[in-house]
Amino acid sequence: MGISERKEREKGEMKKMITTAAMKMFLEDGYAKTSIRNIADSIEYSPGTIYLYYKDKDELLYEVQAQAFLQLLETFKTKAISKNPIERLEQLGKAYVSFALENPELYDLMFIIRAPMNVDEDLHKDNGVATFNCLADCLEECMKNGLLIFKDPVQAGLQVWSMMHGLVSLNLRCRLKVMAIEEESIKPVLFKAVEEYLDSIVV
Amino acid sequence: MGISERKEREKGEMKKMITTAAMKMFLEDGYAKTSIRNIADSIEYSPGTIYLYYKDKDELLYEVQAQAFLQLLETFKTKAISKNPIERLEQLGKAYVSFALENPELYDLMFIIRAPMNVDEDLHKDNGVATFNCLADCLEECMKNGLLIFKDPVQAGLQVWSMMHGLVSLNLRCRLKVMAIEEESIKPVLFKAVEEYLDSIVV
DNA sequence: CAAATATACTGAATGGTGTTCAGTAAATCC
DNA sequence: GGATTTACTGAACACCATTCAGTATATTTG
Repeated sequence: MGISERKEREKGEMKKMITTAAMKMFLEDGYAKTSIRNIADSIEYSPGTIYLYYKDKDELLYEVQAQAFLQLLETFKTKAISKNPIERLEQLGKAYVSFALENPELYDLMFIIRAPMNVDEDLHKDNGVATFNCLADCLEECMKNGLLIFKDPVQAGLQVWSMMHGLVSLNLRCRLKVMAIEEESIKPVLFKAVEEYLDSIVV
Repeated sequence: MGISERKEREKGEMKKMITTAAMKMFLEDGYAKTSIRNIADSIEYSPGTIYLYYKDKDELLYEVQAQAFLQLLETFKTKAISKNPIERLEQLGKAYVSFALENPELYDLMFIIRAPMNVDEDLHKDNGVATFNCLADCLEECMKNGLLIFKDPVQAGLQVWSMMHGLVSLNLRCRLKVMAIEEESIKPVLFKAVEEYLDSIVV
Protein backbone atom coordinates (compact mmCIF):
# COMPACT_ATOMS: atom_id res chain seq x y z
CA MET A 1 0.00 0.00 0.00
CA GLY A 2 1.18 3.51 -0.81
CA ILE A 3 0.30 5.07 2.50
CA SER A 4 3.32 3.78 4.41
CA GLU A 5 5.52 4.88 1.52
CA ARG A 6 4.04 8.34 1.63
CA LYS A 7 4.60 8.41 5.41
CA GLU A 8 8.19 7.39 4.87
CA ARG A 9 8.63 10.11 2.31
CA GLU A 10 7.04 12.71 4.56
CA LYS A 11 9.30 11.64 7.40
CA GLY A 12 12.29 12.09 5.13
CA GLU A 13 11.09 15.50 4.02
CA MET A 14 10.63 16.55 7.61
CA LYS A 15 14.14 15.39 8.52
CA LYS A 16 15.55 17.28 5.57
CA MET A 17 13.59 20.37 6.55
CA ILE A 18 15.06 20.20 10.04
CA THR A 19 18.66 19.58 8.94
CA THR A 20 18.46 22.28 6.30
CA ALA A 21 17.29 24.81 8.86
CA ALA A 22 19.86 23.54 11.35
CA MET A 23 22.75 23.78 8.87
CA LYS A 24 21.71 27.30 7.89
CA MET A 25 21.57 28.41 11.50
CA PHE A 26 24.74 26.59 12.56
CA LEU A 27 26.60 28.39 9.79
CA GLU A 28 25.05 31.77 10.51
CA ASP A 29 25.14 31.82 14.29
CA GLY A 30 27.43 28.92 15.21
CA TYR A 31 26.58 25.59 16.77
CA ALA A 32 26.60 26.77 20.38
CA LYS A 33 24.36 29.76 19.79
CA THR A 34 21.80 27.81 17.80
CA SER A 35 19.14 26.35 20.06
CA ILE A 36 16.59 23.66 19.37
CA ARG A 37 13.98 26.30 20.13
CA ASN A 38 15.38 28.60 17.43
CA ILE A 39 15.44 25.81 14.89
CA ALA A 40 11.88 24.81 15.83
CA ASP A 41 10.78 28.43 15.51
CA SER A 42 12.36 28.83 12.10
CA ILE A 43 10.53 25.82 10.68
CA GLU A 44 7.35 26.74 12.56
CA TYR A 45 7.12 23.60 14.71
CA SER A 46 7.36 23.09 18.43
CA PRO A 47 10.69 22.10 20.02
CA GLY A 48 9.30 18.69 20.93
CA THR A 49 8.75 17.84 17.28
CA ILE A 50 12.47 17.94 16.53
CA TYR A 51 13.01 15.23 19.11
CA LEU A 52 10.64 12.97 17.15
CA TYR A 53 13.17 13.00 14.33
CA TYR A 54 16.51 13.42 16.07
CA LYS A 55 17.59 11.97 19.39
CA ASP A 56 19.34 15.12 20.52
CA LYS A 57 21.20 18.18 19.33
CA ASP A 58 24.38 16.18 18.70
CA GLU A 59 22.61 13.83 16.32
CA LEU A 60 21.51 16.88 14.39
CA LEU A 61 25.13 17.96 14.23
CA TYR A 62 26.23 14.54 12.95
CA GLU A 63 23.70 14.80 10.16
CA VAL A 64 25.02 18.22 9.23
CA GLN A 65 28.60 16.93 9.40
CA ALA A 66 27.73 14.06 7.07
CA GLN A 67 26.30 16.57 4.62
CA ALA A 68 29.41 18.72 4.95
CA PHE A 69 31.70 15.79 4.15
CA LEU A 70 29.53 15.04 1.15
CA GLN A 71 29.95 18.65 0.08
CA LEU A 72 33.73 18.36 0.39
CA LEU A 73 33.62 15.13 -1.61
CA GLU A 74 31.70 16.93 -4.36
CA THR A 75 34.33 19.65 -4.38
CA PHE A 76 37.04 17.03 -4.77
CA LYS A 77 35.23 15.38 -7.63
CA THR A 78 34.81 18.59 -9.56
CA LYS A 79 38.19 20.15 -8.82
CA ALA A 80 40.57 17.18 -8.79
CA ILE A 81 40.18 15.80 -12.28
CA SER A 82 43.71 15.57 -13.69
CA LYS A 83 44.74 12.15 -15.00
CA ASN A 84 48.27 12.74 -13.71
CA PRO A 85 48.11 11.60 -10.07
CA ILE A 86 50.72 14.08 -8.88
CA GLU A 87 48.84 16.94 -10.48
CA ARG A 88 45.62 15.56 -9.03
CA LEU A 89 47.21 15.46 -5.60
CA GLU A 90 47.95 19.16 -5.84
CA GLN A 91 44.41 19.82 -7.00
CA LEU A 92 43.11 17.87 -4.01
CA GLY A 93 45.30 19.80 -1.60
CA LYS A 94 44.28 23.16 -2.97
CA ALA A 95 40.63 22.14 -3.11
CA TYR A 96 40.85 21.17 0.56
CA VAL A 97 42.42 24.45 1.63
CA SER A 98 40.03 26.48 -0.52
CA PHE A 99 37.06 24.63 0.91
CA ALA A 100 38.16 25.46 4.44
CA LEU A 101 38.86 29.10 3.59
CA GLU A 102 35.58 29.58 1.78
CA ASN A 103 33.44 27.68 4.30
CA PRO A 104 35.18 28.32 7.59
CA GLU A 105 32.10 27.77 9.72
CA LEU A 106 31.30 24.56 7.90
CA TYR A 107 34.84 23.26 8.25
CA ASP A 108 34.76 24.13 11.92
CA LEU A 109 31.52 22.24 12.32
CA MET A 110 33.13 19.15 10.79
CA PHE A 111 35.80 19.09 13.46
CA ILE A 112 34.23 20.60 16.58
CA ILE A 113 32.80 17.63 18.35
CA ARG A 114 34.86 14.67 19.42
CA ALA A 115 34.16 11.32 17.83
CA PRO A 116 31.33 12.17 15.50
CA MET A 117 31.57 8.72 13.97
CA ASN A 118 31.15 7.20 17.38
CA VAL A 119 28.15 5.10 16.55
CA ASP A 120 31.07 2.79 15.85
CA GLU A 121 29.94 -0.58 14.53
CA ASP A 122 26.82 1.00 13.13
CA LEU A 123 26.81 1.40 9.36
CA HIS A 124 26.61 5.13 9.86
CA LYS A 125 26.72 6.29 6.25
CA ASP A 126 30.20 7.62 6.47
CA ASN A 127 30.85 10.37 4.01
CA GLY A 128 34.02 11.09 5.92
CA VAL A 129 35.45 7.75 4.83
CA ALA A 130 34.48 8.27 1.20
CA THR A 131 36.05 11.71 1.23
CA PHE A 132 39.27 10.44 2.76
CA ASN A 133 39.39 7.57 0.26
CA CYS A 134 39.46 10.15 -2.52
CA LEU A 135 42.83 11.25 -1.16
CA ALA A 136 43.96 7.72 -0.31
CA ASP A 137 43.25 6.49 -3.83
CA CYS A 138 45.21 9.35 -5.35
CA LEU A 139 48.15 8.68 -3.05
CA GLU A 140 48.03 4.98 -3.85
CA GLU A 141 48.20 5.70 -7.55
CA CYS A 142 51.16 8.02 -7.03
CA MET A 143 52.95 5.44 -4.91
CA LYS A 144 52.25 2.58 -7.29
CA ASN A 145 54.23 4.53 -9.86
CA GLY A 146 56.96 5.28 -7.36
CA LEU A 147 56.32 9.01 -7.48
CA LEU A 148 56.29 9.69 -3.74
CA ILE A 149 58.85 9.35 -0.98
CA PHE A 150 56.48 7.31 1.19
CA LYS A 151 56.82 3.58 1.68
CA ASP A 152 53.69 3.02 3.75
CA PRO A 153 50.31 4.13 2.34
CA VAL A 154 48.95 4.68 5.84
CA GLN A 155 51.80 7.07 6.61
CA ALA A 156 51.25 8.80 3.29
CA GLY A 157 47.57 9.42 4.00
CA LEU A 158 48.21 10.41 7.58
CA GLN A 159 50.96 12.88 6.80
CA VAL A 160 49.32 14.53 3.82
CA TRP A 161 45.96 14.90 5.50
CA SER A 162 47.60 16.10 8.72
CA MET A 163 49.45 18.81 6.85
CA MET A 164 46.30 20.01 5.09
CA HIS A 165 44.19 19.88 8.22
CA GLY A 166 46.94 21.47 10.30
CA LEU A 167 47.30 24.38 7.90
CA VAL A 168 43.63 25.24 7.77
CA SER A 169 42.74 24.52 11.37
CA LEU A 170 45.57 26.59 12.81
CA ASN A 171 44.30 29.37 10.59
CA LEU A 172 40.69 28.93 11.64
CA ARG A 173 41.60 29.04 15.31
CA CYS A 174 43.57 32.21 14.65
CA ARG A 175 46.76 30.55 15.76
CA LEU A 176 48.62 31.98 12.79
CA LYS A 177 48.59 35.30 14.60
CA VAL A 178 51.69 34.27 16.48
CA MET A 179 53.53 34.13 13.16
CA ALA A 180 52.58 37.66 12.24
CA ILE A 181 50.97 36.71 8.95
CA GLU A 182 48.72 39.50 7.72
CA GLU A 183 45.09 38.71 7.08
CA GLU A 184 45.16 39.37 3.34
CA SER A 185 48.18 37.20 2.68
CA ILE A 186 46.79 34.13 4.40
CA LYS A 187 45.45 32.46 1.30
CA PRO A 188 48.62 32.78 -0.79
CA VAL A 189 50.73 31.73 2.18
CA LEU A 190 48.64 28.60 2.73
CA PHE A 191 48.70 27.78 -1.00
CA LYS A 192 52.46 28.25 -1.04
CA ALA A 193 52.66 25.83 1.89
CA VAL A 194 50.64 23.24 0.00
CA GLU A 195 52.83 23.59 -3.09
CA GLU A 196 56.09 23.48 -1.18
CA TYR A 197 54.98 20.53 0.91
CA LEU A 198 53.78 18.48 -2.03
CA ASP A 199 56.99 19.27 -3.90
CA SER A 200 58.91 17.97 -0.92
CA ILE A 201 57.20 14.58 -0.97
CA VAL A 202 57.64 13.78 -4.67
CA VAL A 203 60.80 11.83 -5.43
CA MET B 1 51.41 51.03 53.22
CA GLY B 2 51.27 47.26 53.15
CA ILE B 3 47.49 46.95 53.12
CA SER B 4 47.00 47.57 49.43
CA GLU B 5 49.84 45.18 48.72
CA ARG B 6 48.19 42.50 50.81
CA LYS B 7 44.91 43.19 49.01
CA GLU B 8 46.70 42.80 45.71
CA ARG B 9 48.22 39.55 46.87
CA GLU B 10 44.90 38.26 48.12
CA LYS B 11 43.30 39.17 44.82
CA GLY B 12 45.97 37.22 43.03
CA GLU B 13 45.49 34.25 45.32
CA MET B 14 41.78 34.32 44.72
CA LYS B 15 42.28 34.43 40.97
CA LYS B 16 44.68 31.50 41.19
CA MET B 17 42.21 29.59 43.35
CA ILE B 18 39.52 30.10 40.73
CA THR B 19 41.67 29.18 37.71
CA THR B 20 43.09 26.15 39.49
CA ALA B 21 39.61 24.85 40.24
CA ALA B 22 38.47 25.74 36.73
CA MET B 23 41.41 23.96 35.06
CA LYS B 24 40.80 20.87 37.20
CA MET B 25 37.14 20.77 36.31
CA PHE B 26 37.66 21.63 32.62
CA LEU B 27 40.05 18.69 32.36
CA GLU B 28 37.84 16.30 34.30
CA ASP B 29 34.45 17.15 32.85
CA GLY B 30 35.21 19.24 29.79
CA TYR B 31 34.71 22.95 29.22
CA ALA B 32 31.05 22.74 28.19
CA LYS B 33 29.98 20.62 31.13
CA THR B 34 31.74 22.79 33.68
CA SER B 35 29.47 25.56 34.92
CA ILE B 36 30.32 28.71 36.81
CA ARG B 37 28.04 27.38 39.54
CA ASN B 38 30.07 24.14 39.78
CA ILE B 39 33.33 26.05 39.98
CA ALA B 40 31.88 28.37 42.62
CA ASP B 41 30.65 25.39 44.60
CA SER B 42 34.02 23.66 44.48
CA ILE B 43 35.83 26.66 45.93
CA GLU B 44 32.96 27.35 48.33
CA TYR B 45 32.06 30.79 47.04
CA SER B 46 28.95 32.10 45.37
CA PRO B 47 28.71 32.27 41.56
CA GLY B 48 28.71 36.06 41.67
CA THR B 49 32.14 36.14 43.26
CA ILE B 50 33.76 34.61 40.20
CA TYR B 51 32.53 37.55 38.14
CA LEU B 52 34.41 39.91 40.45
CA TYR B 53 37.63 38.33 39.19
CA TYR B 54 36.81 37.25 35.65
CA LYS B 55 34.61 39.04 33.15
CA ASP B 56 32.98 35.86 31.89
CA LYS B 57 33.48 32.16 31.38
CA ASP B 58 35.58 32.72 28.25
CA GLU B 59 38.06 34.87 30.14
CA LEU B 60 38.45 31.99 32.55
CA LEU B 61 39.20 29.74 29.60
CA TYR B 62 41.80 32.16 28.24
CA GLU B 63 43.53 32.11 31.59
CA VAL B 64 43.57 28.31 31.56
CA GLN B 65 44.82 28.33 27.96
CA ALA B 66 47.65 30.68 28.89
CA GLN B 67 48.63 28.29 31.66
CA ALA B 68 48.44 25.36 29.27
CA PHE B 69 50.78 27.07 26.78
CA LEU B 70 53.14 27.76 29.65
CA GLN B 71 53.00 24.08 30.53
CA LEU B 72 53.83 23.13 26.93
CA LEU B 73 56.69 25.64 26.97
CA GLU B 74 58.04 23.99 30.12
CA THR B 75 57.84 20.61 28.42
CA PHE B 76 59.81 21.99 25.49
CA LYS B 77 62.45 23.42 27.76
CA THR B 78 62.99 20.18 29.61
CA LYS B 79 62.72 17.78 26.67
CA ALA B 80 64.33 19.67 23.80
CA ILE B 81 67.85 20.23 25.10
CA SER B 82 70.14 18.94 22.38
CA LYS B 83 72.75 21.37 21.09
CA ASN B 84 72.34 19.94 17.59
CA PRO B 85 69.41 21.91 16.15
CA ILE B 86 68.22 19.04 13.95
CA GLU B 87 68.17 16.70 16.92
CA ARG B 88 66.47 19.38 18.96
CA LEU B 89 63.85 19.76 16.26
CA GLU B 90 63.01 16.09 16.57
CA GLN B 91 62.87 16.41 20.34
CA LEU B 92 60.48 19.34 19.95
CA GLY B 93 58.25 17.41 17.57
CA LYS B 94 58.07 14.38 19.79
CA ALA B 95 57.55 16.50 22.89
CA TYR B 96 54.64 18.20 21.14
CA VAL B 97 52.98 14.94 20.12
CA SER B 98 53.58 13.39 23.53
CA PHE B 99 52.12 16.42 25.24
CA ALA B 100 48.94 16.14 23.19
CA LEU B 101 48.66 12.39 23.72
CA GLU B 102 49.24 12.64 27.45
CA ASN B 103 47.04 15.69 28.00
CA PRO B 104 44.31 15.31 25.40
CA GLU B 105 41.75 17.37 27.28
CA LEU B 106 44.28 20.12 27.87
CA TYR B 107 45.38 20.19 24.25
CA ASP B 108 41.76 20.31 23.21
CA LEU B 109 41.16 23.22 25.52
CA MET B 110 44.04 25.11 23.89
CA PHE B 111 42.44 24.82 20.46
CA ILE B 112 38.69 24.55 21.03
CA ILE B 113 37.60 28.12 21.12
CA ARG B 114 38.05 30.48 18.24
CA ALA B 115 40.35 33.44 18.61
CA PRO B 116 41.55 33.08 22.17
CA MET B 117 44.10 35.80 21.66
CA ASN B 118 41.42 38.17 20.49
CA VAL B 119 42.17 40.87 22.99
CA ASP B 120 44.38 41.79 20.05
CA GLU B 121 46.46 44.89 20.68
CA ASP B 122 46.35 44.26 24.38
CA LEU B 123 49.59 42.98 25.85
CA HIS B 124 47.84 39.77 26.75
CA LYS B 125 50.74 37.86 28.23
CA ASP B 126 51.06 35.55 25.31
CA ASN B 127 52.51 32.23 26.29
CA GLY B 128 51.40 30.95 22.90
CA VAL B 129 53.89 33.26 21.21
CA ALA B 130 56.71 32.25 23.54
CA THR B 131 55.97 28.59 22.93
CA PHE B 132 55.88 29.02 19.17
CA ASN B 133 59.12 30.98 19.29
CA CYS B 134 60.76 27.97 20.85
CA LEU B 135 60.09 26.15 17.60
CA ALA B 136 60.81 29.18 15.42
CA ASP B 137 64.23 29.69 17.03
CA CYS B 138 65.15 26.07 16.50
CA LEU B 139 64.10 26.23 12.86
CA GLU B 140 66.05 29.44 12.37
CA GLU B 141 69.19 27.85 13.74
CA CYS B 142 68.74 24.87 11.42
CA MET B 143 68.19 27.11 8.43
CA LYS B 144 71.10 29.39 9.25
CA ASN B 145 73.31 26.31 8.87
CA GLY B 146 71.54 25.31 5.67
CA LEU B 147 70.21 22.11 7.19
CA LEU B 148 66.59 22.40 6.04
CA ILE B 149 64.91 22.49 2.65
CA PHE B 150 63.02 25.68 3.50
CA LYS B 151 63.93 29.07 2.14
CA ASP B 152 61.42 31.14 4.07
CA PRO B 153 61.38 30.93 7.88
CA VAL B 154 57.67 31.74 7.98
CA GLN B 155 56.95 28.78 5.70
CA ALA B 156 59.20 26.59 7.81
CA GLY B 157 57.35 27.43 11.01
CA LEU B 158 53.96 27.18 9.38
CA GLN B 159 54.57 23.82 7.79
CA VAL B 160 56.26 22.15 10.73
CA TRP B 161 53.70 23.35 13.23
CA SER B 162 50.84 22.48 10.89
CA MET B 163 52.10 18.95 10.53
CA MET B 164 52.43 18.50 14.30
CA HIS B 165 49.08 20.08 15.03
CA GLY B 166 47.42 18.20 12.20
CA LEU B 167 48.68 14.85 13.44
CA VAL B 168 47.51 15.29 17.00
CA SER B 169 44.28 17.11 16.31
CA LEU B 170 43.05 14.61 13.75
CA ASN B 171 43.76 11.99 16.37
CA LEU B 172 41.98 13.87 19.15
CA ARG B 173 38.88 14.33 17.01
CA CYS B 174 38.96 10.61 16.24
CA ARG B 175 39.39 11.32 12.57
CA LEU B 176 42.08 8.67 12.30
CA LYS B 177 39.32 6.09 12.49
CA VAL B 178 38.81 6.44 8.75
CA MET B 179 42.36 5.15 8.25
CA ALA B 180 41.71 2.04 10.31
CA ILE B 181 44.58 2.66 12.71
CA GLU B 182 44.12 0.59 15.86
CA GLU B 183 43.97 2.38 19.15
CA GLU B 184 47.15 0.88 20.63
CA SER B 185 49.32 1.65 17.61
CA ILE B 186 48.40 5.33 17.49
CA LYS B 187 51.39 6.57 19.44
CA PRO B 188 54.03 4.70 17.40
CA VAL B 189 52.30 5.64 14.16
CA LEU B 190 52.29 9.32 15.11
CA PHE B 191 55.93 9.16 16.20
CA LYS B 192 56.82 7.46 12.95
CA ALA B 193 55.06 10.28 11.12
CA VAL B 194 57.09 12.88 13.01
CA GLU B 195 60.35 11.08 12.23
CA GLU B 196 59.56 10.53 8.58
CA TYR B 197 58.39 14.09 8.11
CA LEU B 198 61.38 15.67 9.77
CA ASP B 199 63.68 13.41 7.74
CA SER B 200 61.95 14.65 4.63
CA ILE B 201 62.69 18.30 5.38
CA VAL B 202 66.40 18.00 6.13
CA VAL B 203 68.63 18.53 3.11
C1' DC C 1 -19.78 3.99 8.56
C1' DA C 2 -18.36 4.22 13.52
C1' DA C 3 -15.26 2.91 17.03
C1' DA C 4 -10.55 1.89 18.13
C1' DT C 5 -6.01 2.61 17.38
C1' DA C 6 -1.85 4.67 15.71
C1' DT C 7 0.59 8.77 14.35
C1' DA C 8 2.16 13.61 14.60
C1' DC C 9 2.53 17.26 17.17
C1' DT C 10 2.17 20.55 21.10
C1' DG C 11 3.72 23.33 24.85
C1' DA C 12 4.22 23.51 29.65
C1' DA C 13 7.33 21.66 33.04
C1' DT C 14 11.99 20.14 34.82
C1' DG C 15 16.35 21.06 35.98
C1' DG C 16 19.88 23.10 34.23
C1' DT C 17 22.89 27.39 32.18
C1' DG C 18 25.63 32.36 32.16
C1' DT C 19 25.22 36.65 34.04
C1' DT C 20 23.48 40.70 36.86
C1' DC C 21 22.66 43.37 40.78
C1' DA C 22 20.39 45.06 45.14
C1' DG C 23 21.65 44.11 49.53
C1' DT C 24 24.85 42.96 53.48
C1' DA C 25 28.65 42.59 56.35
C1' DA C 26 33.31 43.33 57.23
C1' DA C 27 37.57 46.05 56.64
C1' DT C 28 39.64 50.38 56.06
C1' DC C 29 39.93 55.29 56.23
C1' DC C 30 39.37 59.84 58.14
C1' DG D 1 33.57 56.17 65.97
C1' DG D 2 31.22 57.31 62.03
C1' DA D 3 31.66 57.24 56.90
C1' DT D 4 33.22 54.81 53.12
C1' DT D 5 35.14 51.34 50.44
C1' DT D 6 35.61 46.42 49.53
C1' DA D 7 34.23 41.58 49.17
C1' DC D 8 30.77 38.77 48.82
C1' DT D 9 26.03 36.79 48.55
C1' DG D 10 22.14 34.63 46.45
C1' DA D 11 17.88 35.52 44.37
C1' DA D 12 16.33 36.89 39.90
C1' DC D 13 16.48 37.03 34.69
C1' DA D 14 16.44 35.14 30.39
C1' DC D 15 17.91 31.61 28.32
C1' DC D 16 19.00 26.37 27.35
C1' DA D 17 18.14 20.86 26.14
C1' DT D 18 15.07 17.57 26.98
C1' DT D 19 10.72 15.12 28.49
C1' DC D 20 6.09 13.87 28.48
C1' DA D 21 1.00 14.12 29.37
C1' DG D 22 -2.31 15.61 26.47
C1' DT D 23 -4.62 16.59 21.91
C1' DA D 24 -5.91 16.37 17.34
C1' DT D 25 -5.64 14.18 13.08
C1' DA D 26 -5.14 10.00 10.12
C1' DT D 27 -5.57 5.27 9.51
C1' DT D 28 -7.24 0.71 10.39
C1' DT D 29 -10.48 -2.46 12.05
C1' DG D 30 -14.98 -4.58 13.02
